Amino acid sequence: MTEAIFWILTALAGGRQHGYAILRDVEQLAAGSQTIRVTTLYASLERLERDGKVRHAGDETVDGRARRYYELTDEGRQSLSAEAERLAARLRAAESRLGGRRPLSVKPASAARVSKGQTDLPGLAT
Amino acid sequence: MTEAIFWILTALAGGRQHGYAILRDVEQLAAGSQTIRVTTLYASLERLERDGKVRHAGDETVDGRARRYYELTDEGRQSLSAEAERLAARLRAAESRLGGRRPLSVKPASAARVSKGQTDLPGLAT
DNA sequence: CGAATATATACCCGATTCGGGAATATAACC
DNA sequence: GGTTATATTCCCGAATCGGGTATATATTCG
Repeated sequence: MTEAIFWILTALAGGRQHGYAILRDVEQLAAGSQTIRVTTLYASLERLERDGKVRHAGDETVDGRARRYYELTDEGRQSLSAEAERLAARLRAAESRLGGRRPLSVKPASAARVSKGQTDLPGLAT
Repeated sequence: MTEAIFWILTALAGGRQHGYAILRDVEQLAAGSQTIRVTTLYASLERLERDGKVRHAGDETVDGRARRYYELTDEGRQSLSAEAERLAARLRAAESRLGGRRPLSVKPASAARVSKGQTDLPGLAT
């Protein structure tokens, strides 16, 4: 899941909203860490709808300005939950590696005869 | 930061590794949640090197097979740390919204005269 | 009144990224 | 001898992101 998609789903997880409101909501939620562009938003909403994660939730005209509302489907909510879990897993992985742990050294299948230095790798375009 | 880039940086955060070992390392780290393709890996490493996040760390020939080693730069380690923080922020945001909280309702600038129903939005290609 | 700004949606199109397919090369296993 | 594992690279199409711009209306400022 891309970051743009994630923020849109998260914004909608709070309830029905129209496009522009999602934009401002994400701005607040992400607090500068990421801004979604207008073009990305509407393109993403189209894709999310196509994929059954989001659906129309009525149109309204407020002060002459037409608003199109969107809401999460059950599937959308589910995939946001799943993404949250993956996020947590990624966070744990990064923290453990950044915490100074040794890498679980990947051992070669057999005793290795190692020749260091400049070995011209085949097709190696410098 | 894309997920592929994140996993590669995390793998390298444990220490110097060559391409194929990164691949297996990520497989283990992500435990099925995501697999990086070979093509993605080498293309990403090129980009990471270009961007100063990763650098060459020598070539070796082990059992006749040429290996190209990579390691994180300080900048690379820093951007992984930064990404971990953003990950945590995203996780908190998703959890709070999924936890059933109401959205902070975004209020229109003035008293709204709302007309519900089918209002033909301009240029609305159904 | 006219200009600028905020709200709200949509189209066009280039740049980046991802990933499938395949090529190359060697060692090990059956 | 063929398959599998190791290890890197090229080609190229598909998806996504985002800048620029167009459209439309209401409000605010000079």
